[in-house]
Amino acid sequence: MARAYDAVKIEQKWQHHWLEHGSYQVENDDPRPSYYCLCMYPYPSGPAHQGHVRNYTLGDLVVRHKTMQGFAVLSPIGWDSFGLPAENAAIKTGTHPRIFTDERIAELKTSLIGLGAVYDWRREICSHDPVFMRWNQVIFLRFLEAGLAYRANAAVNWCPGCQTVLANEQVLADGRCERSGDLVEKRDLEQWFFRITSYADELLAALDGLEWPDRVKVMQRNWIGRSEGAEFDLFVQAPDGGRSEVALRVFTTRPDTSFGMTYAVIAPEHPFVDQLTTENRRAEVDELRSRAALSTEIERSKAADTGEELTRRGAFTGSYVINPFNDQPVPVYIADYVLMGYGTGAIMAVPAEDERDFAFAGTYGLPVVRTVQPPDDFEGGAYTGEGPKINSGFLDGLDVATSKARAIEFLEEEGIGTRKVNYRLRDWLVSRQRFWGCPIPVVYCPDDGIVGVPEDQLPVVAPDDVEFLPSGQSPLALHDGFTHTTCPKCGGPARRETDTMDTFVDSSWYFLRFCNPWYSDGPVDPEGASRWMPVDQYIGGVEHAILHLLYARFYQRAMIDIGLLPSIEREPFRHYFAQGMIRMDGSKMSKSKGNLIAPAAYYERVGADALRLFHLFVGPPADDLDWTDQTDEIIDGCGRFLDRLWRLLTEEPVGTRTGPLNDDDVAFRRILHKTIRDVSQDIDRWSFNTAVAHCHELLNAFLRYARIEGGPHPDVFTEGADRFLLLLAPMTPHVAAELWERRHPGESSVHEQSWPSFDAALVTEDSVTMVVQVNGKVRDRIEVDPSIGAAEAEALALGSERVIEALAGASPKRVVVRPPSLVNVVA
RNA sequence: GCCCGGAUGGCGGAAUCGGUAGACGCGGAGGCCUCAAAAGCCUUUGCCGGCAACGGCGUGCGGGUUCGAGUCCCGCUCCGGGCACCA
Repeated sequence: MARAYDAVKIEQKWQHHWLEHGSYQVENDDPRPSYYCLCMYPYPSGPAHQGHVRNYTLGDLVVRHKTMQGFAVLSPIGWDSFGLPAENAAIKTGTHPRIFTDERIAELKTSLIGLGAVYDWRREICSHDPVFMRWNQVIFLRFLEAGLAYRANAAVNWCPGCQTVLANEQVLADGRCERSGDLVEKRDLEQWFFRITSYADELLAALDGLEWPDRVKVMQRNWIGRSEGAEFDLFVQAPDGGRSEVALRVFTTRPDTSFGMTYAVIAPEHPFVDQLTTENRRAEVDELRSRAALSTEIERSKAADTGEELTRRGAFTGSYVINPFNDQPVPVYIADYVLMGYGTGAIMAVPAEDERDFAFAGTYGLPVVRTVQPPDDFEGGAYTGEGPKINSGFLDGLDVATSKARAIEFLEEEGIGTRKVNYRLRDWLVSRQRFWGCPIPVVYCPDDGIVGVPEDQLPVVAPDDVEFLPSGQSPLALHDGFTHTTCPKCGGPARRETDTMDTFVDSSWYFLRFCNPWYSDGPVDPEGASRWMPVDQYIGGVEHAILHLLYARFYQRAMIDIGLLPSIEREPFRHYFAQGMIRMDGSKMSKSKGNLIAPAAYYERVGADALRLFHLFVGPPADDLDWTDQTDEIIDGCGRFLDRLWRLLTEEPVGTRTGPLNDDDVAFRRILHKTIRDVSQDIDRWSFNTAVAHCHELLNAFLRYARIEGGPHPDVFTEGADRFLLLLAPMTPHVAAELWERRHPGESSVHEQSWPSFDAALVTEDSVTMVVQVNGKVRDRIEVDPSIGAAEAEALALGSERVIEALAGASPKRVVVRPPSLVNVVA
């Protein structure tokens, strides 16, 4: 597209200017009030795509706007530079992940600079920087000391072909390994965990006070999944029919339904399985147990996709437990629908009031005893609604809530149970069997067990002389020089941990490091954190709404509680804005989908300003955006807007009139000041598309004004031009800076000016359109004084010829008057 | 299945508190300029009827509340997202 000005040239000029002048560098002792604006640091996957453009355009607008409003704005950026794609590339091409990653960072950095986004580049950090790794490892060791990091068995994804553990995202939807195609199994392996569940309650409760999108808060609430109920013992029946010493602990949210328990279920992995299984049942139980280990995950995901009812499989163990509420024995099953990872891994089954239990009971011919009276018209199996208790002894006749409380009282009196809250949230599994991540800094000593690497020996860095083989094994585990080490405690031979940390660990505190990336006495400078935290505005894709944001919230609290942070606010992100995703042909724009639209071609064709303007203008930033055939035409339209602005300010005569302002001058000034008001409001409420629309209206009015008879008044033209450029400075920074410089040679740049204010006297209307309706239909519009009274408005409306005509002789029954905007005559 | 969003012209979208539906842009149509084209400029553009003035219809569907509903309430349909055996 032919432009009115050389966009490439002026954009490069200003990008160099901002870099060379360190324009958005900010010192920690800056006297201005602080504002921390942060876009989620990107995974460096190569040149930017439109998702990046959108994200960093929003952040840049905020940074420039807040700076003009007089804040010291912290605008840092870095790179989430550990991760699987670099390692896969290494296996494919033999290039070391660091080389691959550094190249990708350079490409992405070029894209962002080309967008005109400004940062304090001195603060740039990346996850794979040894300094960052060192502090990452220090935090891990402090977590270990504090009991927040621990090692435990976990059921993990195991690929028999690759002979390794896979991360969830490496398991395809059909339950196969993404690399080898083998069916993934569940295996119990020792893994590292962070004790995020200790903070479950606080992480849940504190959501209420956050200024985040509601849907994100809802997602986090559901993810944490608090449920209240009771935990109690079911004693195993002794051979004589009475209670034995052994008890099965179960969790339920419906203790009120206990009288309806007709069997109990334990998970296939439950430690009591062997002990409860009688000899005649062992073959069947063992078969179910091995089958569950192999295939439940696959079948679950398959059932989830097709919406099919899951087949719940189980086997009777041969044992019975005694229901403490009615002393009746019920059979104990093992079944794949009970999960070891939740509650106690064992349940009382009440088919009448639980759909899963009902389905299972149907399959295995187990009885159903209702304890809640369903309504007469109820058809179906399990009834989970309200109703009076029946068949429930001392609970009969009570409602559900009351009988829950009574049932728990009973359990507590008997000393066999207690009120209990459970969470869906699990502890955070942080081990990854990968090379390209931050090594977990521990060694295993035959004598001293798990020993942390002393802090003066950190960081533990992966060796370079490794081979990337498509074996699926982490190269670290195959590197003798790395794995063979000495115990820091006893000096004897020891084995080094070869697992690395989940990359979500890096992103859980990088924003704290930005506060002072030069700090050398710890991971986070207490003064820097106190100065800048919490992040005032966090911006990023909603795909990180659960994990990243939850982990960061946990990290901030954990670091405060163990003294790695001063007692700053416990929430790291005060406001979070979730930008919508960019879709193409119905699917998300991403490298893996191969549907990336790189911005570089647009920088050359229409310029970064036009592309930025497009992203701001095309719709609300929270909404998804479809990249279609029409998109390029809209981008060209944004270029045309800038061309017309350029011509206006460089080619139109500014006028030669002197003396007082005439009506045209005043009318234009009114529009100008209203635009300043509207754009300011729109930016504050993140309605950038309407802010741009108001700029369009201003330009249309300005062009008309510039061409009026007698020409514009030079003072008004100047006022209009300067204020217009101030409004555009955060949105289209290059062209605003260039035009400003041409108008103000030798003076400070547009971005160093204050955000413009408007003249309140000019934005008050001297007349408004009053709508006159008859029976709710618009029949007339009358220009009136804004301060018009109700009586006058009514008289004007009833006097309207159009109203008289519409009434056709009928007399008004009622007149609704809402001066000055509306009168509705009801006939 | 459960939980959250959303649905407005040919298209992206606007309408901030229940009060002029369609701002602004894209696309289309017509015109000016030009030998011609591109660019630019001007006019027009929700649908139906009418030469026009104007009238009727219109915010996914069906009801309701209200003087008045895109906006609030009830019941659906479709699309998108999250979770998914969590007892």
